[in-house]
Amino acid sequence: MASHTPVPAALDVIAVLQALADPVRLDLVRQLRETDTAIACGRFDTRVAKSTLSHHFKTLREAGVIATHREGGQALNTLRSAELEASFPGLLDAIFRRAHS
Amino acid sequence: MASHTPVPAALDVIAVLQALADPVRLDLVRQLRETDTAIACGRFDTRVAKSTLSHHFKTLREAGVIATHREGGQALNTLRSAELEASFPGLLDAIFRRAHS
DNA sequence: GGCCGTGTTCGACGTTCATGGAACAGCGGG
DNA sequence: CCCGCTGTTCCATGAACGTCGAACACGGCC
Repeated sequence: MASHTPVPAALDVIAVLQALADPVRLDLVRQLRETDTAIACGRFDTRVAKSTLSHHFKTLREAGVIATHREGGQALNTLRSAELEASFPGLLDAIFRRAHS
Repeated sequence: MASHTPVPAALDVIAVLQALADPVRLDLVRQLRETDTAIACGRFDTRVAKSTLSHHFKTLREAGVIATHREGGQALNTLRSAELEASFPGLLDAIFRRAHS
C-alpha cells in the first residue's frame, strides 16, 4: 500500500532537500502546489514510467513532503504544506518563486 | 586553481538544492553563514579528508553557492548571499531556521 | 468469477556520487 | 634553494540513485 510508508516524525532537512533536488520530483511538487488539490499518481504530467513514478512518490513520502491516502481505486497525493511550513517556513516559496523547468 | 571554476551565469534550482542536500556541504554553508566572513578551506570544522573537502567546495562553487578568491597562500571562501537571495529569496533562511546540523 | 485500471515491488542496468590516499602545483619563509 | 603549508587533481572503490520492464497485489465492475 501507499500508506504503508510511515510518515516521518520530524522532517529532516537533508531528506527534504534531497527529495526536492530532482527534476522529476520537483516537477511533481510543483504540480501539486499549483493545483492545491489531491492528485492521483496517474494524473501527473510526466514522461517517466509508472514504476519510476512510484519510486519518486515513495521518496517524497519518506521525506515527508507529500502524503498519500487511498480513496476508491486510486491513491490521492497531497502536499504536506502545513508540516513543511512549520519546519521550514518559506522553503517552497523560495524554491518556486523562480523555479521554472 | 580554485578560481578556475567559472561562476554559473544563472543559478539553477536543481544544482543549488543538490549542492545543499549533503550533510557535509550543508554544514560548510552553515559555518559560512554563521561567521559571515571569508573562511579558508582548511579552517572549516569537518572530519572529511581534504581531497573530499576540495570536491565539496567544487560542487558548491559550480552551483554558485559559494565564491572562492585566492589571497596570499590560501583560498578564501565566501557565501554568495546576494546572488542566492536574488534568485531564491529566503531559501537559506528557510533551511537554517531549524537546521541544527 | 473474470477483467481492467491503478500502484507497488522486484530485479537489473548504467550512471552518478561521496570518500580517501597519493601525487602534484603554488607560494611563502627560513 | 629547499622545506612546509595549502589546495587541487587523479584514480580507485563502494554505495546510492534514476530508470525501466515485468510481475504482482488490490479493488471495482460487468
